[in-house]
Amino acid sequence: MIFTTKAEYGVRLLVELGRQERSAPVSLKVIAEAEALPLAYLERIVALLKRAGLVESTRGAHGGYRLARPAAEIRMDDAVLALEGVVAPMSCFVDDRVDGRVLCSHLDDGHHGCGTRLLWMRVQGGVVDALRRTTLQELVDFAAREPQIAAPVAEDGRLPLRVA
Amino acid sequence: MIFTTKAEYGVRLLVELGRQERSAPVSLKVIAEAEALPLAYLERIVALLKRAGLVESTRGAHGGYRLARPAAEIRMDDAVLALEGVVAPMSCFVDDRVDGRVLCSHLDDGHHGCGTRLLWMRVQGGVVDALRRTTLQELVDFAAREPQIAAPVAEDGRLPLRVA
DNA sequence: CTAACTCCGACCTCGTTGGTAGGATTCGCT
DNA sequence: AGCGAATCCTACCAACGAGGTCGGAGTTAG
Repeated sequence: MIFTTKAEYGVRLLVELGRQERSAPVSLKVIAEAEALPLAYLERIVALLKRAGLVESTRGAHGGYRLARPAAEIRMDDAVLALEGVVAPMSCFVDDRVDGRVLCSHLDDGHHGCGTRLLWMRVQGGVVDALRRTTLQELVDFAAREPQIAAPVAEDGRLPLRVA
Repeated sequence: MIFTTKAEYGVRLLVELGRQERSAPVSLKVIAEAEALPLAYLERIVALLKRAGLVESTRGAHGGYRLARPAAEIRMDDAVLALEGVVAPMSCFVDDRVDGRVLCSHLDDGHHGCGTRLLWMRVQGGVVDALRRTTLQELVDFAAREPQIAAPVAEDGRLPLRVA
C-alpha cells in the first residue's frame, strides 16, 4: 500500500471539517464517532495537520478544530505531505532542496547510474500531480453526492455529522 | 516509501538482462555482484518475474536468466505487478475484476461514502499510468547514457556488467 | 562426478504501523 | 471556585512486514 492510515484518517478528518466550512469548531470526539475512528489516534494525526497550518484549534470546553482556510484553497499535496512526510517511490529518493531537484542516492555508488531512476521519477510525478490538482473542496463535494449503497443512516447508533 | 526493494531490485535485474538482449543466459551471481545485491534475495525476486513470464531460466552449469521477450515489449506495469502485487494507494482498495472497477471497501460501512475515494483513485491512476507508459527498453537506454558522477569503474573491485 | 547453476522453504531480526494509557493544561459554564 | 469538556503531550506496546540468511535439493555442462 502506498499510504498509511495517517493519510487515510487525516484526509477523512479534513473532509469532515470541510463540510462545516468555518462554523464553530468541531471536536475530535464527534468526528471520531462519525467516522468510526479511534479518538486517541486521531489526536496525534490532527497534530500533524495543525503543525502544517491546515487546521486551527481552540482549546477548552466547546473547543475543537476547523480549517485554517477555505477548503478550495487546500491542496491535497500539502495535506499528504503533512501527514505522511515526503512522498517518494523509493527510499533512495532524497529531495534536496538546494537546487530543487529530486535525485537518487544510487548515483554515486560507483558503477553505471541507477537504471530505475527514470521510472521512479515518472511514478513520483504521477502521484504528486494527482495530489496537487485535487483540492479539499472537490473531496467534500464528491463525498456529498456519493451514492448511498445501503442503510445510509446509523443503524448502530453512530451519527453522521450532517445529513447532506 | 511507495515501493519496496523487491521492485527496486527486480527492475534493476531486468535492466541488466535487457543490456544483454537475448544473448546467453546470465547467472544471478554475475548480476548480484554487478549491482551489489544479495544473491539469495535476488533468487526469490527473480522467481516472481519468472512466474509472471517476463523472464526465462535455464538450469544447471552455465545456466541463468534472460528476458522472455524483447525489452521494448516489456511494460513496467507488468513488472511491478509481478514484483509487488497489486498497486493500490490504500489497503481498502480492492480491484474486483468482475466489472473491472476499482472500489473502496469503505463504501458499505454505513454512513456517507468514503470521502477520500476520489483522491486515491486519482493517485492510483497517476501511478499506473506512469508504469504503463514506460518500457524496459527505455530504462536500458536511459541507464546506458547516464552521466557518470565520479569514479565510474569499480574502485572496490566490483565489475560493471558491461562498460558501454 | 563435480562445479556451477536454478529452485525451494524455513527461519530470523529489526523498524514501522497502528494503537493505547495516562496524564497535564486550557477553557466555558454554573 | 470548580467541574467537565476539550486540546495537548509523552511514553509504551503488540503485531506485522520488510529484508535478508541458511541449508539443502534438483539439473546440467564439461
